Amino acid sequence: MGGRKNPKQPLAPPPAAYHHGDLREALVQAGVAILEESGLAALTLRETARRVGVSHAAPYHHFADKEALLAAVAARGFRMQREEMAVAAKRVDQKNDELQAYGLTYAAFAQAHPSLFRLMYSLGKAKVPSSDELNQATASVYEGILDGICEKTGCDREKAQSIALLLWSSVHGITMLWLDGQFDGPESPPLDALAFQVTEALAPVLRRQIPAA
Amino acid sequence: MGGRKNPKQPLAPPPAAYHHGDLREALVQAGVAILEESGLAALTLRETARRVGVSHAAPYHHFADKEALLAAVAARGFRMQREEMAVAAKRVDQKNDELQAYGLTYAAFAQAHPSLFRLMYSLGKAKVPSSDELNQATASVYEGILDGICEKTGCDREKAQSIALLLWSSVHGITMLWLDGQFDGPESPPLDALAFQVTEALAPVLRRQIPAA
DNA sequence: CGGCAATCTTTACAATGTAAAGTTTAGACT
DNA sequence: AGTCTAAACTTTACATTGTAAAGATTGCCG
Repeated sequence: MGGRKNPKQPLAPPPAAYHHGDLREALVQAGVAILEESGLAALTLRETARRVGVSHAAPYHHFADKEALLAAVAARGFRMQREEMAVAAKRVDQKNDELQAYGLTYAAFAQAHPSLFRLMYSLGKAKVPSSDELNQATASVYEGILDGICEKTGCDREKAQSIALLLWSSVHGITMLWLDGQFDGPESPPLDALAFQVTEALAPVLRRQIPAA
Repeated sequence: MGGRKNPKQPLAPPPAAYHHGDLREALVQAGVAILEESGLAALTLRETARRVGVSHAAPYHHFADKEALLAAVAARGFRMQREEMAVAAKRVDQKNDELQAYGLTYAAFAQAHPSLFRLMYSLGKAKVPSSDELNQATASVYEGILDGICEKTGCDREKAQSIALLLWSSVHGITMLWLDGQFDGPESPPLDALAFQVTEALAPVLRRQIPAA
């Protein structure tokens, strides 16, 4: 035990050699995982590095700073939401309004990934000007809704924009307020119910703007 | 110069003696000021202490931890918003719908105090269970809206609740999305315009629920 | 096979939140 | 008055974080 350790042969299993397969991707995934498990406060640069088994300075070779990592995680979140919404759009429950289905899916995603959702929308689109990834991902959700509305209702872009704005803000608002515990109390209604109520009340307005539905 | 210093007479002007008049209040005010000037990231325990001229550990005699201070600042924000909304409710522009006026005032407050607003609603109502101050302040804004609706439209509490929910979520949503830079781009519409558009589109629904207006 | 650039590690530093122990003050009780 | 006590505040200390700088290791290209 007295000899000095052999530098050529590390004792413990060196997690994955020097060059990680794709550290950037691993960090983003770890970031999402931490977020889901322990919330935003636990999502620290050093903790993510720890998770993937690299030194705490390693991330700096893939992200300019912490915010850049957060932006990448947020972008991943947007992609996830976009996919879920696209899936939901295809199997619209005929009993429900298509627009309502969008809203409910939106809320459901937020409920399933609260911390991720909050990060996504609290990061600020223009906060990270260099990160085109985020900017593009951000727009994609809204664009998806817009495209869906255009396609399903067949109205022009301008009308669709107006509809989408109202729908989006209502659902986003109710979701945020719910996430922030604004409805906690003796009643504590589930988010589903609230989102349903809001989109239901909204239905006449939305339909009134659609020329032939 | 060789003598030891006289303990009874501190050399520099001891900023304000030992016992601050009302340190707690001073800290909250400083917190709001920092928030408005430099944003949430700059709102640190030590910085607030520095601002009021006390040691960095002094706040712990008035707040359990940083979150407690933030909660107090948020509560102050809620009180501010509540007052602004109450004032706005009294001088409703007759050309506008009363409900719309509420929405626009809500958005205007957020635009005037972006960081404070975000803190208020991102802190979570139940996050600080001990802080009754926050819980009470939180409810007060919504209750104010509700009372206003009841009074102005004369409909029962349940209907009013439904109206308030739709109005609140829409305006809160559009405000949050705007604050988070979701509309930044070549167009970049001002929040006023967006809030107006949303509340305008909402008007028919809201009126439809009012029995005799 | 030599060297270079990218990747990763080590070391270091300032700032933060928080705990523990000391110091000063205001006011209550003889 | 004078003394005691608890609250308000300070000092010191420590772990954790983000970040910078410099060194080590690797794959690859000639």
